[in-house]
Amino acid sequence: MSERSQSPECQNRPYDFSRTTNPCTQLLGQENMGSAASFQLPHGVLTDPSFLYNKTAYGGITPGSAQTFFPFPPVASDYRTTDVQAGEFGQPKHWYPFAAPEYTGQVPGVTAATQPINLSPPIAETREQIKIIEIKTEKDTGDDYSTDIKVQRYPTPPASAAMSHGVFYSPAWNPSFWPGISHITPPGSNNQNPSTSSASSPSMSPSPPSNGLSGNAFFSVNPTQAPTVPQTQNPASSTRSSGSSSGGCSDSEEENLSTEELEQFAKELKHKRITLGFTQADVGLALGNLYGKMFSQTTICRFEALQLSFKNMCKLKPLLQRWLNEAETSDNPQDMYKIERVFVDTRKRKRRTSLEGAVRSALESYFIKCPKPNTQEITHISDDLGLERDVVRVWFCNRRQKGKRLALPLDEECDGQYYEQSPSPLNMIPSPVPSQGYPASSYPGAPPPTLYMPQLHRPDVLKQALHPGLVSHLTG
DNA sequence: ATGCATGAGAA
DNA sequence: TCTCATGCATA
Repeated sequence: MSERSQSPECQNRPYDFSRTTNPCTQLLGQENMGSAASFQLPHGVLTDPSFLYNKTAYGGITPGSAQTFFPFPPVASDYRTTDVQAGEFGQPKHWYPFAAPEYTGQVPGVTAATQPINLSPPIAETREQIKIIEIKTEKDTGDDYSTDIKVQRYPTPPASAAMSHGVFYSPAWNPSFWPGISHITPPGSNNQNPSTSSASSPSMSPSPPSNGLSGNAFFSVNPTQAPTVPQTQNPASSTRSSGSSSGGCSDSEEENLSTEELEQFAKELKHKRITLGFTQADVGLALGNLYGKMFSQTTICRFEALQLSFKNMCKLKPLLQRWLNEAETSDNPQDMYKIERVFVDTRKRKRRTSLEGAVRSALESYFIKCPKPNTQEITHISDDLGLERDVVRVWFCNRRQKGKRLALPLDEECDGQYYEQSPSPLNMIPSPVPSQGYPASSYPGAPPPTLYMPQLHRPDVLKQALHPGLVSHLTG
């Protein structure tokens, strides 16, 4: 799709902003319409953003706009002057001054190990022996971004470990990897060996490194060499039932997973993980040992919380399933993360922007109006709120992504629509958007949902998760 | 647990 | 420029 000069999502607005009329643009044009009155909402549209978010009106957006509804509000000036904003976004900044070729240590999730996590007994025990050397150049030295150089070392794994000189270097990750691991034992299809759970009891001290299983399996650097699981090359395609890439797991046999299976597995994973004394970060690291592809605590967390797209859930499930199996059957589960690794990250990462509540609210308001602002609109918003364009752009990207997570399939009339075009509140015309496709097959009455919809997002639970105002609006 | 960010791939 | 997968940093 070629670029949309005007955000299409904002076109079917109730208001006839002849755009020429990208409602958004239109709205943007009304910028300093402190006279909120200028913007008339159709019927039953909220008049105050605070309704949506169940917040008390925040200073900037309300005064005159109290009845105006967050039309690309007069928020602007109010925030523009805030210290934080001014200081943070005064001028455009650039990061990653230098290329990141040497970011060889680009092992996703690698730094997870440095996160302050609550170590569970067994893990902590082992970790006492772990040396983590972290060198970080001062943040804010020179500019706002930091250059991080992290060197992490872990106990050298058993000799058998296929680690050369203790440098853990995950092989380049590429999509084709998944097909390779797709053979991974499907849920419950094999070595689930509960009887061994005792060996990995959280309270038990690590047993001496031993059995080849854990040794080899846990330290295989090359995923393709991971011997633990028979390479039952399962031509994903052959068993593929759901067919089309409509959102199923196109590359894995796991494609057959149903919502329920995933939910159940997520629960099981979490439960057993905790029981075994592993933290989410541990699991992420362990996956690196097992497959050469690490994951961060964040990802594991989101998996457990079912906050990933269905497709992604399907993709990760086999890995986690396998990890779980290994962890349960291993005599020294600690080995699963015990590796030595040197990680040098020379990237400069933009310092995280912390948007103050009022600004977020304002952005939310804009989002409601136009979830996909075009360049101009973004510029306007950024100017209005005194934020960097990129910050605004990224915010919208993340917001949309988040929306897909929060979107609920309960009311097709509302959800997908709302998040894809944020129309519901504005009576927008629904438009099926595939996005992170959730297999319709596995979710009966659901429309073409865009994301995995765990119980967490079920109607009942949803109302607690979403802003009351918004929920009532959506459902009402 | 989650907000903001990065980067690959696609459109 | 967007989506999507993913992660760092932080609440």
